[in-house]
Amino acid sequence: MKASLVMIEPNGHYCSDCAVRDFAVCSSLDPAELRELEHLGRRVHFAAGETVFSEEDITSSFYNVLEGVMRLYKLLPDGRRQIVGFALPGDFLGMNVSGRHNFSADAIGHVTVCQFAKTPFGRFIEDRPHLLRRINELAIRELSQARDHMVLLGRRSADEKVATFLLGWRDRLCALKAPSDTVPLPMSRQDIADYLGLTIETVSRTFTKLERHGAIEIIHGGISLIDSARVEALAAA
Amino acid sequence: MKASLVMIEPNGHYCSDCAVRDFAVCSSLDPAELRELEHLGRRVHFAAGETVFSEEDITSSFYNVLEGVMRLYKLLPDGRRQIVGFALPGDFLGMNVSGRHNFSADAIGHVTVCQFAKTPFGRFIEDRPHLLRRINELAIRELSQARDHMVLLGRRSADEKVATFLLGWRDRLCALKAPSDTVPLPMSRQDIADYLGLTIETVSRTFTKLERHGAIEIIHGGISLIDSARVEALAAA
DNA sequence: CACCCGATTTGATCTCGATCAAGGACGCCG
DNA sequence: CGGCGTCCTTGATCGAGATCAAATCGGGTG
Repeated sequence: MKASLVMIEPNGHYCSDCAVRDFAVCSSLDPAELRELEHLGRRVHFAAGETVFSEEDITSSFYNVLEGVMRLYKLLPDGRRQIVGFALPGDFLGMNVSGRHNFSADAIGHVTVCQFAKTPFGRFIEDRPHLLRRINELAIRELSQARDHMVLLGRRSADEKVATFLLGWRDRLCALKAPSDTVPLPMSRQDIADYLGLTIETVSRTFTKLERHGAIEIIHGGISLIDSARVEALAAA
Repeated sequence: MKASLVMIEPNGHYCSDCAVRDFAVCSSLDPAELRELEHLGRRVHFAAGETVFSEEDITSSFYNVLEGVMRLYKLLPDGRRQIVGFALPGDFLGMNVSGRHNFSADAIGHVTVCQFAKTPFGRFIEDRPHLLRRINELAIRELSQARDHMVLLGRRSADEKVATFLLGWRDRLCALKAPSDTVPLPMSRQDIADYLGLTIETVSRTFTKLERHGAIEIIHGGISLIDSARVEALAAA
């Protein structure tokens, strides 16, 4: 929550040994460009719960998530919250058209980002259409995910929402590291509820129900998919 | 519904007198480029209810909406439908990353589009970064709208949903033609329900309630905003 | 004009998920 | 090791919106 906790590493990290290079925007760059980009970005750390940027803030940077998980959300004036997505390593944040962020972003647990000041990065893109194409590709992919999520929010039951979330989350994690039926859930039940358009009680009850039916096991900091076929059937419904 | 009703005009329309030129992707092009683009696009007409493309279809074209309104939607296997947006003149459709459309698009009433075959249009973009930048801008704007809609679907009451929809729709129409408190609603109640994550009955009841409270008047083919402040208050809540 | 058919409105009832209200469980710190 | 705060679970009840059902509207057609 406190910006004072933010740490900036003063020097020396190399894009060439960046863990997310192949997923991120940077995958479109050649070695010479990567070396140039190195001078524009700096690694910044955020502690659990800190806010990286807030909705309506003037955009001053782009962010490449390197480590950790972030929640991206919007608030209504009365405090109701909708989480519009979770950001994982490789995700690129800060694109917008109005000059202001259109959602807020908090660290869930410890987070490292590669931060690029807006203007120099904008200039860097300027004459590199392949990077622009890559950014466009990421935007279009997110748009597609956003539409899938609209279907979930508007037309699916609580059971379907939870099952779909668990499988989708597992699949995103699989893309980053070794596939496993043990699914860590770093976010709180409240976060899951706000992502799925439910209350915390409904999420909790649905987890318990899935466990009673032998579909999952609730473990510390996550769940274990015992009968993924059953969960998939629920999600498909 | 029947593709046989599709009409293709064999020749001669000029980008330079296109009504949507200033809103659409084309706004980024200079006169010479517009003349080149003219050869790539053809105007195609669709009658009310016809499908322009379906989810999972292989993308063969991009579309620039010239006239009319389209509903963009996704279906669940059991037939539940979520409308993910309405397309109006100036909107650009067909962007995707998988080579397949990720939603379906129907004409609501008569629709005219400017259709570009994927490959030649892709080649045209290739060495025109300003056009790519424009397309990216449109994608990012849509992404922002998609997130707003997630908040509506996940966290707003039926009254708020309907009020927000009416104001948002009015504002989109205002951007295209003369502002007015008479808001045409070319889509059916079912379409509105599927856009807002409600049932047709709830939409109908909410309209009636707004009318009884003197906020709107239900007229043929649309509504009239009698007390827009009251509607705004509902939407803000 | 009388009839028909789909779209919309209205009414009655039901249900899923929200809300209200306790209890646990677990980690942290003195 | 005990107290405390936070997060999660569980139980009881409520209510917004869904569902089921029927009436009404309005445009098109013979």
